Amino acid sequence: MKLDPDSPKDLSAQIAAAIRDEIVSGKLIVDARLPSEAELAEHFAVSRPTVREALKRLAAQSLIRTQRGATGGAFVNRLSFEQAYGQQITTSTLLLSMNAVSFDVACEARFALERACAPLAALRRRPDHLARMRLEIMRQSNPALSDEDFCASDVALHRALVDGSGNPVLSYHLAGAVEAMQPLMNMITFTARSRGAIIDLHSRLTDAIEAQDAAAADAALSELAEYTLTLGRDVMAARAARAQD
Amino acid sequence: MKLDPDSPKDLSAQIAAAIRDEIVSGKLIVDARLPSEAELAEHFAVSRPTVREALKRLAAQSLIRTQRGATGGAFVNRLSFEQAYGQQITTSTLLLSMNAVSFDVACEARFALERACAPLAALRRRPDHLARMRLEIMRQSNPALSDEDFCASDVALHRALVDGSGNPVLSYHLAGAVEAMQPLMNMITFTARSRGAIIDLHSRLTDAIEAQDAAAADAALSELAEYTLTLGRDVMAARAARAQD
DNA sequence: GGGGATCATGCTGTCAGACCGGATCAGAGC
DNA sequence: GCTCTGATCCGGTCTGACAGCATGATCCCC
Repeated sequence: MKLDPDSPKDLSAQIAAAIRDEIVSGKLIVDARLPSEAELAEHFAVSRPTVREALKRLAAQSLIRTQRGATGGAFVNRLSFEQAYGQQITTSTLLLSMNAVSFDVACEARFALERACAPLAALRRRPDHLARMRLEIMRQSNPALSDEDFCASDVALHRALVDGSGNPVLSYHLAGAVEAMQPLMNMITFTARSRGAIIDLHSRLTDAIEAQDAAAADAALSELAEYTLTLGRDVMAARAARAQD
Repeated sequence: MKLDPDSPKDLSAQIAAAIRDEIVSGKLIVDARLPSEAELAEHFAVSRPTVREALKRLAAQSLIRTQRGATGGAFVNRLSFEQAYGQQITTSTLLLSMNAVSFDVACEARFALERACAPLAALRRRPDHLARMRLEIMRQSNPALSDEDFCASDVALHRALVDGSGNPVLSYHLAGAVEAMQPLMNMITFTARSRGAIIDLHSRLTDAIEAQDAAAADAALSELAEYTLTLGRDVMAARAARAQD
């Protein structure tokens, strides 16, 4: 736990990195209490506000939590799947929106990942996963649904599929990929006809998962990917045409 | 940009959330300059240290960067793929190590994801991807290589495969999954025999990718997944036996 | 002696004010 | 017209302080 005074980085960044290393390397175990801010300040030979800034950095990544009171302090946080989801989703969303990722590329990535877990979902899906999927299909059939809500329901259906794989690690990685796509998907306006086609494919997909037919599920996802790509390209083309006017 | 004085959360957390929302929603565009710390402090009616803690939280997520000097300040950062990689890898690694994720589950997730991008890699691989894969295979053939280095080379080979898909979004998601597995993989001791088997499968995989034969690549990955699982189970069994003594 | 109310303690959360050093730019001097 | 210098802005850091909260020991009353 030393820091380099000649480093170009902030002191608080260096301190944060030092503590993060301790956590990642396992020297600081889950629920362990870090020294108090005053002790850390003395140890690193900096002032307390500097230590605090470092701790806030770690708190932003959910690596630690703080508690007030006599037995309070900073504790190494057990990173829950939910927290990890949340962080991954914001990171992925920003990455997509800030780097001019094309609809095609994002779409391809999303469906490639989903197809990876379809066979597992077909194998292990439980009744509640099927129920969630059917519920979303029902929701999507409501013509009064706004485009945003239709999209959200689409994401929910796909998350149910992903969760059906029964592998939390897989769910975690795919949740980020699927949710991060939502802003891009929101650019699409769903006509009644395209909604019908999507719902059809969703139904086929759900049926295949229920029947534990991995090949059929893959086929449905494949078609859905193709169709979504077409929709996206239409939107882009229309936009380009408008821009030319 | 308002904050709730009755919220149980820290002021700095609230301020950070408020600014983050502005960024995610697109109100603050990339490279836009935030108000100076003093102005933010006045706007939110808090002190400057509190504002600073909030900014450090955002900096920890690479959402902003700061610059000193007259025209300095906090700027909305363009989140690069590299930064996103880095964050995702630490998050994924901690998630796996802190939640007692079994080797089987992590392994299954990893290979499921990799198989998702194998067909794309077979389609689009460039000579440099193949060269990277061959280089790692050569490295792995050196018997003097430590288990850690063998693992690292394994990861490098798989990253080359993933990059071969030519889809940066896919690369981003899979990089996290593959790299996060490394600590778990490091628990395995690779005997000369198991190394030989793995190198064989790596060669078959690379050959299949070079020949643009997606089915063969999938088969090789499938076998590799199976074999890795076996290795992991042997390690666990040996460990359990030792623990019983 | 036991139980409950109360206070001391130690910690984080927040604040005010201040100095330092880096970066920029306008204006003085050549 | 160019260079150099100082003013100025702004983030990085420090000092010192107070408030709020949770714990735990203490004390008082029954």
